[in-house]
Amino acid sequence: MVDTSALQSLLVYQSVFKGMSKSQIAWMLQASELQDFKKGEVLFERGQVLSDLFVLLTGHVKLTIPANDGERKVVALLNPGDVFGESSLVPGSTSLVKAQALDNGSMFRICVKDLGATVDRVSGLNLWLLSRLGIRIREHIHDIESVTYKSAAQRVAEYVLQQPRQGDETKLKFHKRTIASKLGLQPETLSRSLKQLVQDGLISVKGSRIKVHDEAALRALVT
Amino acid sequence: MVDTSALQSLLVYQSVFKGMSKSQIAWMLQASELQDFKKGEVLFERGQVLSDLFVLLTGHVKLTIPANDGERKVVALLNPGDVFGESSLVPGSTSLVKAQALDNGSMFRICVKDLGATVDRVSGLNLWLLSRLGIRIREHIHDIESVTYKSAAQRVAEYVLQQPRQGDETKLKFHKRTIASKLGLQPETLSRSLKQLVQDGLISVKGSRIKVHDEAALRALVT
DNA sequence: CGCCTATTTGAGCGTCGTCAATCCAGGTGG
DNA sequence: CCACCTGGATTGACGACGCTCAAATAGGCG
Repeated sequence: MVDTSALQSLLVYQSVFKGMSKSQIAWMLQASELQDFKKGEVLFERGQVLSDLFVLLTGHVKLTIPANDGERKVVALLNPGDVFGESSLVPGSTSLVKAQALDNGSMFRICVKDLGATVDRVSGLNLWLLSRLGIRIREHIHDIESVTYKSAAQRVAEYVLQQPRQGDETKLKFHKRTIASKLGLQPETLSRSLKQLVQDGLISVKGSRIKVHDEAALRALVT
Repeated sequence: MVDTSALQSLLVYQSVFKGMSKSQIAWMLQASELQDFKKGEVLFERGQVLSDLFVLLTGHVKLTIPANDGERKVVALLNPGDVFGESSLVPGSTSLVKAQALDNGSMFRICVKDLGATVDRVSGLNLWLLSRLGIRIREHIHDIESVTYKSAAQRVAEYVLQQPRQGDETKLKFHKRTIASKLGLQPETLSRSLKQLVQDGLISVKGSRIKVHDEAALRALVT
């Protein structure tokens, strides 16, 4: 009988470490610490000195800039394969964001003190890490463009479009207030923007289920 | 007689590659291509496939999201030591930004195809690059927070504060329209915000010269 | 000295944020 | 399995901040 759990793990690893061979992944497993987390768990706080770099394996994590009361701004919503805790790479810095799990999930922790050695041992990790950080930078640049120069409805349309879809239907994976914050909007404004798109016949909304009726028009709107 | 040009170069390198030894820097010089650029020169365009990673040595570079006519948004204003062209690290991607020189200056070009080998040869380059990319991410996160949750006057005050000062005086290194765009403002709004700060007695402005009169009040304003 | 561009100033408007009340859904416990 | 209940979502009214358009002024470079 096959060990299904190990098999599943391998599939997860291969999709996360796209482009790395099985032996490279094996090295990776030896070189870093696997850690599970529970929904709602705080992985680190803003202002904290980080000693590890994180690689999300399963589940979702949000990076926020916290306010005294609640959260000021959702900076990123992370998916498996994303790298975070980059402040650990910058000597003398503290994290600008708080990281909190949105689901039960798991991640790698790579101790930065050992990173040089780890990278030497795991061929390809090197370029993989650089690539993932490049991706993070690109995402933030995109967000800056979006927040600065697109209207609320445009940002919402764009968000809807980039969600994975089955047929013409999408399910919002996060609370609307979380999505709103990620888009740089108030929850009220997100609500009104969605309503606008519904009235224009581009989508329909039922709770967290969204049907895309006119993808072309949505795309046109975003441009 | 000492070769002053070589001496100057060494100083530049040491301040850019902080933490790396002279021998490491020597390897770095062998491993990458040095390129000069002229003021106004376009280093790469938005949408371009990049094959090299860049390290700014001297001068300044702006990263912008271009519009059909002129520029839509200044995403970053780079100083010596900054790394850019990170899209080269992400296979199959094209640059989100256009890079243009604001001064005469120089930079390293590191061919990404050779990056694995280069990093193997230049010990420390590895962690140095990761650190610099971490810094880029942190800067973008800061900008996102700033644009989303701070008023025009606050952003301007913050910008003034973080400029290098001699005594109580600063010189704006870039055109005000460039700074405005970096701050996510229209030039008119920057002008009015500066005027506001002047009227409140916090600073005084003469062209591109700014005198800081009440640093404590400026800092309080930003918070 | 003169042109060209950057910056400033003014007036008016629109989008989105704020505050407050109501509606709804999903999770919990009986 | 259903009713409750709490927190999320929606809707409405209103105001402010910053954008847009337009014109005047200042400043830099030939």
